[in-house]
Amino acid sequence: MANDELRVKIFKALSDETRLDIIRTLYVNKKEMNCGEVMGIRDTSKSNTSYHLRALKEAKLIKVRKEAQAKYMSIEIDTFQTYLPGFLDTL
Amino acid sequence: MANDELRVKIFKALSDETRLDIIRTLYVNKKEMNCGEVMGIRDTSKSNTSYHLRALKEAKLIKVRKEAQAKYMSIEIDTFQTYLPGFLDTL
DNA sequence: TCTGTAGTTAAACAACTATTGAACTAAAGG
DNA sequence: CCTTTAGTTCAATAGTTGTTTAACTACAGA
Repeated sequence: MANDELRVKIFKALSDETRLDIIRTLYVNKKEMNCGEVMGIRDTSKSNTSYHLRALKEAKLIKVRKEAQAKYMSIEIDTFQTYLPGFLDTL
Repeated sequence: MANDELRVKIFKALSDETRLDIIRTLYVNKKEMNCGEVMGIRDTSKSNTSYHLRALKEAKLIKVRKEAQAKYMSIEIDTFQTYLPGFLDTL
C-alpha cells in the first residue's frame, strides 16, 4: 500500500520494449554488462542506451558498479523480489 | 520471451496511480464493482474513469460483465498469474 | 414518451517520453 | 600531451498520455 511512487516508476520503466530487453538479457545471462554490451542488445545509440539505463536505475531495477571509466550493470534483485516477485522467471 | 506487446501494455496500464488504485481495490475487496463505484475510489469524472478502465481492459487486467445498463468489473486473475505472479499480494 | 441513470466518445490541450545528433566529461594508454 | 574509449548531457522534435468538457448512446422506470 505504502510507496506507490516507486511502484509507478518501476512499471513505467518496464513498459518499454528496449528496457524489457535489457532486463531480460541481464537476467538470463546472469552476469554484469557494461554500457557498450547493453547497447548491442538492440541496435541503438550510446545516448539512447544511457537514457534507458537511467530509467532502470532510477526505478532501482538495476544497480551500477563503477570501475575506472567503465560501468557494470546488473539486476537489482531485491526490488524485483519486493515489488514483482516471480516476474523475472516469466521472461 | 514471446508476447512483449501485451507485456508492455500491462506495464503501461499499471504505471498510473489511479489504475493501480482501481486494481488494488478490486483485488482487496474481492468483488465486482460497477463504473460508479470505481469512480468513487478516486475523486474523478465518469469519462476519466471510463478512460482508465479501458486501459485496464485492453491490457487484460480486468474483465467486464455486462448486465442491462450496468457493467461490472473484476480482476482478470489469469493475466496476473501469467505475467506478474505474486504481484497482487504485494498491494 | 419523458426523465434519470450508466457509461462511451470526441476534441482540445498540457505534460511527458523516446529518439537523434552534437557537444561534453573523465580516465587509460601510448 | 594527445588520442581513444566509455559514458553523460543537452536541445530539438515527434509521438503518446492523462485530464477536462460537452455531446452522445442506451436502457429503465414513472
